[in-house]
Amino acid sequence: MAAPPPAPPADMDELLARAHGLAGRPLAEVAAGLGLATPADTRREKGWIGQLLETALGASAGSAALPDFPRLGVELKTLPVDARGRPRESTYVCTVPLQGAGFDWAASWVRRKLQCVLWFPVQSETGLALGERRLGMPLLWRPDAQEEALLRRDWEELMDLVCAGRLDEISARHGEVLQIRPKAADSRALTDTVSGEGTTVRTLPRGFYLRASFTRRIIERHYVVATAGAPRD
DNA sequence: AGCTGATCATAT
DNA sequence: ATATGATCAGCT
Repeated sequence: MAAPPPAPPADMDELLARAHGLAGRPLAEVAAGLGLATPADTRREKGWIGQLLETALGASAGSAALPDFPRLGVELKTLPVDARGRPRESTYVCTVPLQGAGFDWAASWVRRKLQCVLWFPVQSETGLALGERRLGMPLLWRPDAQEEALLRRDWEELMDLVCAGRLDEISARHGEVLQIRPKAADSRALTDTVSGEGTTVRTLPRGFYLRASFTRRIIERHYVVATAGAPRD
């Protein structure tokens, strides 16, 4: 039966306890517990799983530019995984700032967004009904020195091009772990940016994304530490 | 099969 | 149009 949506967790322990309590459960069960219907698929509701988990964990809803758990400084990210537990998709991080501004990794949105992430793997094999997909074991992650160095290198390389007005030269092929791809309603959406000549021009909005190969490394490396077991291959 | 470019929903 | 949440679908 439907219970009222939980209030925000008071502290990290409470958040992790709730998250661990959801591990292994099918999405339809989680949704039903909150009085929510499960759609047939995510084709027209791509963010449904993420929003379901926000509700289940007591994240502050809405579209405010804040972490999901502002008090705890934790960002929640669902991670669609295949039968082997490997990420099937890249992970959206944030919008690419296209209006000049600072060139400073330490103050960047990417770094802030990724400072502390609660990864929540979700079974995502095609053919497995949405409601029957089960949640995996959540992982609280902070980038280690090596991971941050990789992110920083890509970010600085990409933002160098953006700041030089060379956005049109960037494709999703740039960046070892962090890439820039369109992030818009469709290919006609436009926003302002600054050209190489310094004039304002219209362009497609872009977002930063983590490559699936990078999130795979994250969960494999850090689960090993967390469980003291070997990853399956 | 993996990756890139395009797209879907909702709230402000 | 911006933010939030992402996955779709076609090409290599």
